[in-house]
This record gives sequence, structure tokens and C-alpha cells, in this order.
Amino acid sequence: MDYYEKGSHVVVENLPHFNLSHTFLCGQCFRWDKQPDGSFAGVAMGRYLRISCEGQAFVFHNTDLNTFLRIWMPYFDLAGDYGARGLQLSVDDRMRRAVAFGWGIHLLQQETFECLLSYIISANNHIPRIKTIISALCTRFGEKIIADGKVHYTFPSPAMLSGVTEADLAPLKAGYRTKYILDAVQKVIGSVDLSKLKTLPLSEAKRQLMQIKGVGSKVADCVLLFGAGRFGAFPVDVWVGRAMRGFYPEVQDVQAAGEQKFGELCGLAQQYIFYYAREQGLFK
DNA sequence: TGGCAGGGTCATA
DNA sequence: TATGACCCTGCC
Repeated sequence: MDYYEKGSHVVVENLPHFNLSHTFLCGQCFRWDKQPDGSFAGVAMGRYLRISCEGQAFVFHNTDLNTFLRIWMPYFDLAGDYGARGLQLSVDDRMRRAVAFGWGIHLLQQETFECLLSYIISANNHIPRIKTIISALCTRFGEKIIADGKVHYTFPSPAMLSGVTEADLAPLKAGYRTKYILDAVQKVIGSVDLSKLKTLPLSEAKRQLMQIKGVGSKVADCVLLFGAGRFGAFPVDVWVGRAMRGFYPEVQDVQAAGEQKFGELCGLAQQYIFYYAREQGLFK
């Protein structure tokens, strides 16, 4: 990977295993949108960013080199060798197809608290509605940013949500998830230390998260994978369940099989499988 | 226009 | 360990 500052943006070259569409549309995030010109824009890590692909290069707009190195390089896991990882996960023909299909996915290193609330909201919900609720949460409680001639909002921090009540959240129309959000805010400020999720043994980290109401096994694994960099977490949702049973009819316990087959990279394997199964409508 | 399913989880038995 | 109920809404 090579990079240099040019005007008010940063140009990155020699990233052969990075694809914007697959990374943003594979289902790991809810706050990045494709723009009419094909670039993607979103708010993450308290900042607005637009990123475009121009020939072989990626352009990170409206950011300086320092911010790119400190914030965006880790966020997009640009130092990760996804060529080698994809190869390692191509354990059979089915996985080879899934990896080829999702070519260029990078696992985003998202903020833990954002992931926690986002995946609580995602439970038994449609994606358009999930995005609407998250967007409303940010608009109401986040910080305003003006960029690219538009208004954007950051994802609110636990402190920014510390005083909110059920009535304050009612306009989000999150339904029965409202009280889960309130419990998550309360526990994150109190007994559950999100910063420890990156280093705690995986089973203990998961146990901690599942103390929060509305956080079951699947949501906890999503938070660990997408919001704590734990590639060993293997979220099993309806799509991954279907695909794994379709791929491997002999499997009884999908989660155990995923962890056993794909080891410390099972979380990334899950993402390839999820994207492949969902986009192709496999095993519906 | 009505009815249903949706990136699960929780509460009962 | 196994069933329902669950807030809403987009879509058939």
C-alpha cells in the first residue's frame, strides 16, 4: 500500500484486495451510502468521510494525512492482508465461491458502542427500518457536521445518551427495542466496560455483552466482530444458518462448525458467507 | 388493501 | 429445550 496527501485529500494506491461496494454493502455497517457519482459517504469515528475509487487508486476526501493514518487506516483495516486471508478461508469449492463473490471486503473496525446499539436495533427487523431508526437516533442525539454541502450527524456517545428516557426515544419508533437501548446505555456507563472487549477471552467478552437486555448470542458476536476487532467471533443469523446447512448438510451445530472450520478467521468467513447467501438468495 | 416477514431475544412452561 | 409474542413498516 502507498499513500500521499494531495490538496485536501489522501490518495491510496496498491490496495489490490479492497473493494468499496463489497465492503460497504456486505451488511456489516448501516451508515455508509452510495452517492450518485459512485463514491461512498458516511459518518464514523465522529467524522464525515467520502471515499471514491479512481482507476487503481482510492481517494479519501476532506481528510489530512494525519487523520488518515490515525483514524481511517485502522478503521478500514488497510494493513490487513485480505489476499492471504481469503486464500486461507478458501478451504473448499463452496468457500472459494463465497470468497470470490465478496472479493475486496474489508472488515471495518467500527466503534463498539455504535455497533452495540445498531445490532440491538437490528434484531427481528428489516434493513431499511434499521437504518431509519439509527439515522433518527443520530439526528436527535448526535453532533451536527456540515460537509459536502450537507448536514450529517455523528453517532451519539454513551455520555450524550446518559440522561435520555423512554419518552425521549419514542420518536425513533424502535418499538420494544427502546428499553433495550436504555439498558445498554445504562450498563455501558456502569457495569459493562466496552474497552475490555478487545482483550478479554472471547467467551468472557460475550458473557459480558449478554448481560445487556436485547443482546443475545448473535448480537453479541456481531458487536465483537464488527465493533471490537474479534475475528474469532462467528455470528449466526438466519442467512448464515441457511448457507452453512446448505454448504455442509452434515453439520448439527452451525456456530461450532464455523469456529472449528475457519478458526481465528471465522468472523471473516461468516461475512463472506452472509454476503454470498444474502445477495444470491441461497437456500431460501 | 391486508397480511406477512424481517440481520433475534425474552419470557414462560 | 421449545414455543409464542413482540414494535413497526416495507413490500407483495
